[in-house]
Amino acid sequence: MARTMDIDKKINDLRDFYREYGRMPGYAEMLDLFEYRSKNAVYKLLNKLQELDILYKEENGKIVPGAKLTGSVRMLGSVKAGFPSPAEEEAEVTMVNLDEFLVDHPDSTFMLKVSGDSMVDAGIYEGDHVLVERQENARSGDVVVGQVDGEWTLKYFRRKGRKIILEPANERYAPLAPLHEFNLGGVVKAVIRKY
Amino acid sequence: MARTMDIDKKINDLRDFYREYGRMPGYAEMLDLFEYRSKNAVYKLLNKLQELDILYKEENGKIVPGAKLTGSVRMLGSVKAGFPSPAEEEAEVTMVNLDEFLVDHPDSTFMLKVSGDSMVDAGIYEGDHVLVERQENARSGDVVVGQVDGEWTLKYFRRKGRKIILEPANERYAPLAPLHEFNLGGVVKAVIRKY
DNA sequence: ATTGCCAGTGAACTTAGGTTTACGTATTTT
DNA sequence: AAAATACGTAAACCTAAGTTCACTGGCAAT
Repeated sequence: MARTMDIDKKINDLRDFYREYGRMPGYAEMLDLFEYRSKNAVYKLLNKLQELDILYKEENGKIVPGAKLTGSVRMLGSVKAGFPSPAEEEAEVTMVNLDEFLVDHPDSTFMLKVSGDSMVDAGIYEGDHVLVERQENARSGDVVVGQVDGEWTLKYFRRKGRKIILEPANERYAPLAPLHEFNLGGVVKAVIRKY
Repeated sequence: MARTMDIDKKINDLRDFYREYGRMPGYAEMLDLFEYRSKNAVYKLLNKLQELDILYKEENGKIVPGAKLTGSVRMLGSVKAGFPSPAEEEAEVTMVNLDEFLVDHPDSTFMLKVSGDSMVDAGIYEGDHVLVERQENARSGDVVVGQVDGEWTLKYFRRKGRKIILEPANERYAPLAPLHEFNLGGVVKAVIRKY
């Protein structure tokens, strides 16, 4: 807790830089950023940061940010555990990148805004956003975006024997059974609500 | 739709590269990636991509990814609008970076996992994650993480006159009025549920 | 006091990154 | 058919990135 010189501050500076520019600073920029006068100081610092898993160097020497730099949010424990005291604030905290956290298959997932209240009892409200992954099939119980006889809706997907039923999570609506056609848009992988 | 040669494919390749490595490919890598044999071909391509707002060059020539590359999720309209037909699939789609979408102040926001069911009627379930921004004050009606007489909870924050009341969103629990002390941890800015 | 390590300076060097100029072809455009 | 445009190759060039080696002052540890 004394030998750290300011390595935590440096890590924060790097994170801020990366967040602002979408890239790591170059040697010249790090000279400024860390107030060094020798590139070699930067070089040694980078090696240290690599050992700390903050960043990595590829074979060609290119610098790649590690998860602790690309994440923008600190992951704490449960609500019951609350916030760490200021003393332990800067301890080993895991940084989370929300894209990685929420999206497994970026090329096939989409974000849609929820319209209507047919899924309120599943905790999905009008105005929420859902991350939907396009896929061919759904499993009973999945929340899906589907096109029932021409109209797109958000519902539970259920199989009853050979039939498909789209079931709302709201007593005021009745389950839907497609008459003519059903197109599965995708399966809801995450729900997001902003306040 | 003919002059585009494969520029959409190239953009996708760039997005994939950026997602995988956290940085843009260099000229040498783009030679491979796009199967060019001349750096100048890359140079001209980059200029074109800059005009399309896919990426930007800084004064020093450094290449910075634009929002369409750093986002990992395509933003569509509402659920009712459904998915675009395959024909218009690759049209002008907005890419969203979830970190930017959800987090305004990265240095002061944290992710906590919800324990307990005291907020179910607000659509916040056990196991959900909340993004909490540390701040000094809350407004009546905010969902907050607070420490009431030593114990951390997730509740609605209400002011009744000079008193503070923490109110659950679940009929089975009663509102809490702090006896000795109350510490505001932060205000919930977003709720995330993964399936 | 001496040893050793740590953090930094400074300079030399190799390899990529980024740019410019010149030229070669297809494909449109007129 | 002629001209213009789009897209690519090729080579030369300068700057920055990344590495290495040699050296210095401070601090900790015996």
